[in-house]
Amino acid sequence: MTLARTGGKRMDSLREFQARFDLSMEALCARILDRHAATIRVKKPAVAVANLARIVETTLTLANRKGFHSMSLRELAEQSGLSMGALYAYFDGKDTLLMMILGQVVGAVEEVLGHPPEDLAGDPVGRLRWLLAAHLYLTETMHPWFVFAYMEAKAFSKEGRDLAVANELATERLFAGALEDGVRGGLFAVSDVEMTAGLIKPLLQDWYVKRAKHRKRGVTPERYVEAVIGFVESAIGLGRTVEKPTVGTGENASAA
Amino acid sequence: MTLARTGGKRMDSLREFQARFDLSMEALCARILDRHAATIRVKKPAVAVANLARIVETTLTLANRKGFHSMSLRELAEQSGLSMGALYAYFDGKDTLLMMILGQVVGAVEEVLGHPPEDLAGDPVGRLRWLLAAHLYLTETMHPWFVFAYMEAKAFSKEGRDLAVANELATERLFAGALEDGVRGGLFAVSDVEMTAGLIKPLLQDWYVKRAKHRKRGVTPERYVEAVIGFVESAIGLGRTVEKPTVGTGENASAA
DNA sequence: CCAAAAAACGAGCGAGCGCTCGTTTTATAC
DNA sequence: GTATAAAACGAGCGCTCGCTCGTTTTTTGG
Repeated sequence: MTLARTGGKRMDSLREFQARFDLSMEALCARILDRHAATIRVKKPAVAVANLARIVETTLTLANRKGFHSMSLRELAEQSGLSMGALYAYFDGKDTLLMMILGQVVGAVEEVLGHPPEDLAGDPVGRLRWLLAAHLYLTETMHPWFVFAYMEAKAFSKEGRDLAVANELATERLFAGALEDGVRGGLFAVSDVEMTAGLIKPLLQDWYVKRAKHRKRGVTPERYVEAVIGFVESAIGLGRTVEKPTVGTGENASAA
Repeated sequence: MTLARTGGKRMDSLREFQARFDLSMEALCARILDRHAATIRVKKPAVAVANLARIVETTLTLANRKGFHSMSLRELAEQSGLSMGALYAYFDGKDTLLMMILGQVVGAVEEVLGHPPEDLAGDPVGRLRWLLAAHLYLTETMHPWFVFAYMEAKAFSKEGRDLAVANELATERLFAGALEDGVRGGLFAVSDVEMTAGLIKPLLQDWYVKRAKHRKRGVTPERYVEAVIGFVESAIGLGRTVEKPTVGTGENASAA
């Protein structure tokens, strides 16, 4: 039961996804360092990345527990093991810290979802599945980052909010693109592509926004991916008899 | 095209919903006054309700713009036209103000969704449609209240969070109940009722969480209800040929 | 081993917070 | 018209916030 492919290799599980994309805290903080080299006053990259990791890790924990605004920098200093002054060698204000994290979330989305494997270019069913699975595994891997970006959105500056909205719409466009291709090829029965794409998004977001609930029910990422794929494909007319017969791709969904 | 019934009267539009349920600011604040009569020091109900309305209205506006914690009581006093001291005649602390609003949201959900029209008791399709429509019209009518409850959830006290979680699960149980009945009657093809109910919830929540996006696209509440009903019914095997033929109810969905 | 550079430290600052309470204003009753 | 109760007022309290900066500690290179 192949869910989606990425560059010739299958992506059937969270483990395979994580093997393909390095989304470790160190890798992500290294990119934050690149992006904000101008404001970070610490010279040695190894030191900077290590401390950024502690700062970001602690920030995500505290902010996701009580909200970014309610988290004080004194608390961040204490929990992260750094001093107030040391923190200000890594950012020039609380808002910058927030934008560092948001920027990396947006960057990861673009990097992962922006380039689906080329061999799925002519395969709308496979591409849709790949997008659903990749989105879910991405948010699972960077769970606290996405919860942070989602919940603190209203606290963003104008540029931050615009960035978040643009990113969300871009993701929806990817879904809509796969749907359009499928409709054109007679694979999907969708009357309003934009609306349908807009309904898919919250299904995926629910995984990380309400992850505690799903976990309590014993639902794994893999099972949730399958449920969403089954639900969506049923809704758009796949997985059962459709007016126009399926062509080419084979590999239909099984269950919801 | 009847979407849902409530006590013999149809509920095809937001207008009809609002005619059946009094969810005006005054009615809601009157119930808040009842609930918190012990802590509110203002004696005359007319005065108390009028000022509560100003307080709640302003709180929802400010909190939904910048977050409840970032909103100061001085700002609330200024914007609502009351003084700092006057505010404390209506609540004994900022947290109590938050719980007043949350409590009324939970109360409204129970009141509206808790008692579906009796003539839908034996009609899973109609009851599911009624639940979807009622949920959406409820959140549309009390939009800022629901955004507040959703976004400030993590700022709640333990009892507040437990209340919110219990409320969410109760709502999902209503969906699951209709789904179970439909599966038992051979109307729906659903392999995991609990999971499916869990996927319906975020579709409805997206309406109020991202309402600005939907509004910008020109989507009305009525159109969104229809889209969700169509999407869900397709996903659970209604609206097209199913293994077991539909019995009794008639009235199938039309489009997504 | 030691000076210079890099990094970390943490008390202290002004501002703004939630909240209080002595006072003033407004509504009510005879 | 005035005495009393009800409601509103808003300066001020103690506290914590984001942020700064003079100082101390650690790392580096010859």
